Amino acid sequence: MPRPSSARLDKTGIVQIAASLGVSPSTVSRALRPETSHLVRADRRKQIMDMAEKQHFSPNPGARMLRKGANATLTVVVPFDENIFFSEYYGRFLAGTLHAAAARGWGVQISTMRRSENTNFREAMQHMSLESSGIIYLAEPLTHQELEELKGFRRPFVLTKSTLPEDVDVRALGLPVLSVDNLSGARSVASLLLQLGHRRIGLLLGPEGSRDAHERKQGYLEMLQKNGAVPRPEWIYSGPFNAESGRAGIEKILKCAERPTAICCANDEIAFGAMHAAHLAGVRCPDDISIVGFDDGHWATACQPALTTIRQPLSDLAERAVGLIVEAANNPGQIRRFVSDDMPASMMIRESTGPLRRSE
Amino acid sequence: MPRPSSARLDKTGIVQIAASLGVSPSTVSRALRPETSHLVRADRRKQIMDMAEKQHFSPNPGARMLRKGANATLTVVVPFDENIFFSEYYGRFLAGTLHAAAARGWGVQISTMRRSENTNFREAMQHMSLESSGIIYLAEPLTHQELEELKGFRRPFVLTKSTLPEDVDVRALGLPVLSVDNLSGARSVASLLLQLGHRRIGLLLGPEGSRDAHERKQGYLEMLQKNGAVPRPEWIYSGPFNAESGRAGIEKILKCAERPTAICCANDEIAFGAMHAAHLAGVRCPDDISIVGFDDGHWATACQPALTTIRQPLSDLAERAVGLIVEAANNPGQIRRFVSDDMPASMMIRESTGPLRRSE
DNA sequence: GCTTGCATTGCAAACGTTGTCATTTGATAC
DNA sequence: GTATCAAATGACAACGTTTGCAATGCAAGC
Repeated sequence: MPRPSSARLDKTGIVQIAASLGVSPSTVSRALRPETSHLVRADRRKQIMDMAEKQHFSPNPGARMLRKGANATLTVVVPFDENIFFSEYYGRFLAGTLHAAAARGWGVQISTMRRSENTNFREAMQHMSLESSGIIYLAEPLTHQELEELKGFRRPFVLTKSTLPEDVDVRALGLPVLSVDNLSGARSVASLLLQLGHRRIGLLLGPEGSRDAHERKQGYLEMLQKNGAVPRPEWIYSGPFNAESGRAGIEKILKCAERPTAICCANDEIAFGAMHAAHLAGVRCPDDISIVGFDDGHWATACQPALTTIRQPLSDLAERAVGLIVEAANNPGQIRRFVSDDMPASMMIRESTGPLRRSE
Repeated sequence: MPRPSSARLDKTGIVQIAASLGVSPSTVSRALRPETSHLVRADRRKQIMDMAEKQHFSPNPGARMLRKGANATLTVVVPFDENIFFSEYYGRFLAGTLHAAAARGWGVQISTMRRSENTNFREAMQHMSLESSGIIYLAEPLTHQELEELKGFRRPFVLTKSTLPEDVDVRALGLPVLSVDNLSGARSVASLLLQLGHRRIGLLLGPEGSRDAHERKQGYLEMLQKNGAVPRPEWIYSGPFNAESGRAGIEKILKCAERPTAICCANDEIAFGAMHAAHLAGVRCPDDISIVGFDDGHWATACQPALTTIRQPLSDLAERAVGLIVEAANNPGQIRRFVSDDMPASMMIRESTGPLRRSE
């Protein structure tokens, strides 16, 4: 039996409720919204709410949004990765975003973006911004061409410096970029090792192509060079940001005739791997070797020994990103081509670093 | 709220663009949407797109939503917690949700929900569902009263069993509930220990009030009792789901005159804490004591020794949750009061369990 | 009885976009 | 030149809610 064309009785709107009670839609609308419900006589209000309940009414989000103007939602674009939430960076940044957005009454939408496919970047961004008022881009590194495309993008958005190619000058870029000061973070922790007396310092660096890895490397090298502690080439290892890379790196370094007495790692996971492999090899930390990480990951205090590392102000970063989006959304037209200062990272000195032993 | 009627000439809509080019809004709409842009002559399309670019046009999401019907977005409600993403449960579930939603062309919105305040639960849910087509509730445990309220809730939603009070019968509840089979997971891992010859088995249980903790406890006890291996009271410890709790628990247990030879933990973090404290106390795992966890957390394979544990099918769970929401959104009216079967968990046998030593 | 003021309700106009027509345009074939 | 047909465009009506304004009813004050 084809359904009678008149049907769709199940479509409950404010109008149906009004009709079934013999009142006007206006009254129903007023009764149902807390801000205006005082305008409706108490008994009628109850009547309406009961009927809404009975008819399983729920307001049409689109209509309300249209009527009220903007939607208080921003989109965070993250890489498509099974383990995305477990990374200190994304996990803490996202939590910060949720927090900051909630404080402003905003919602957060999380979208993944795969860059491998040959999808049009511009269109993908357009599509994402369609249902929200702004974008925080945290996904995979952008190409120069995509950055150019982004200059013409007219919805509020924010990048993090981590998504930029190494050779891009942030100040000259003219896009809203937020960042953590990798350079001085790396310098300060290298400086700590120097102060502890270490001169033979190895480096377990991150992957090629990562701007974060590059800047941390710069920071380490710069500080070491300035103090005449240039690491030997065989003390330097590059690999992905994971524990396995740390293991491989330290194993290679421990084979050297002359070993370093301290190691700077490009992030905590590398440091964990290194610490673990060193332990297995009978090399004690910090007695035989000092190790520093970067990120202050979730397990930095839980591991043995607790890791000396750099804490990135990710919740501040998130707070700022959300603030920029909300501001831009509230002042359309005058989009600020904002270039942020680096936000300072702080050193967390724990147990994995110690003074150089006298015998060395 | 009276909007600033004076200014806002810059309010670019499809209509303004049409006007400035002397074409009709329909044409602009068609030109701007990829699906229909082929209907517009190429040169005109370019003209329109350029103008849209120049005027910083971006489509009004509300209007589109209203016109098109539903919006393909679902909301995941999680507890308000700084470290939310680092928990294996939420991290993997959310990643699974993102994956499953993306596969269907849906977006995912993540909302936090604090239960401590005396906010009206119903209203909070209502508010959340306002901007999306369905809700997956993963936040803090619900009260009986809230469950009752939920029965009248007419937007698509799904709960997980973890959010229910211990004494609620899922089958009788009549709400869409998804769950992992804690019971048989716990049974299987207890059974493994028994097969390895262990009879003196301790329990490091989770917090009171957590349904997951309760069910795992049930599973452990049931299997042990059935095999005449009832644990002594002093071998049982309850605490929060974290490593500290595991440390405290094992320390208490190690003080007993007669020590157990194996320990079942309510989750991985507790197991980590226990393993760590045992190590510090000179008790070797698995030689002196076997330890099993629950969750197959991110570090279960990274720790030393690798942890024998139960892997929850969280991505399957997420996939199913998203599937139910999407289905419900596509078939409004016929909301299924769906009660899921438990989804089976699988045992991951690693290095933290070993056979009972002969001397024992 | 008439005004005044207040509480309550209805009317109708938006909000910006999209899809369904109907209409125009342009090209091709006769 | 006209008929034919497809492509391109325009006119217009929704979509469901909110809100300014007007209308009504009611009670109190004169």
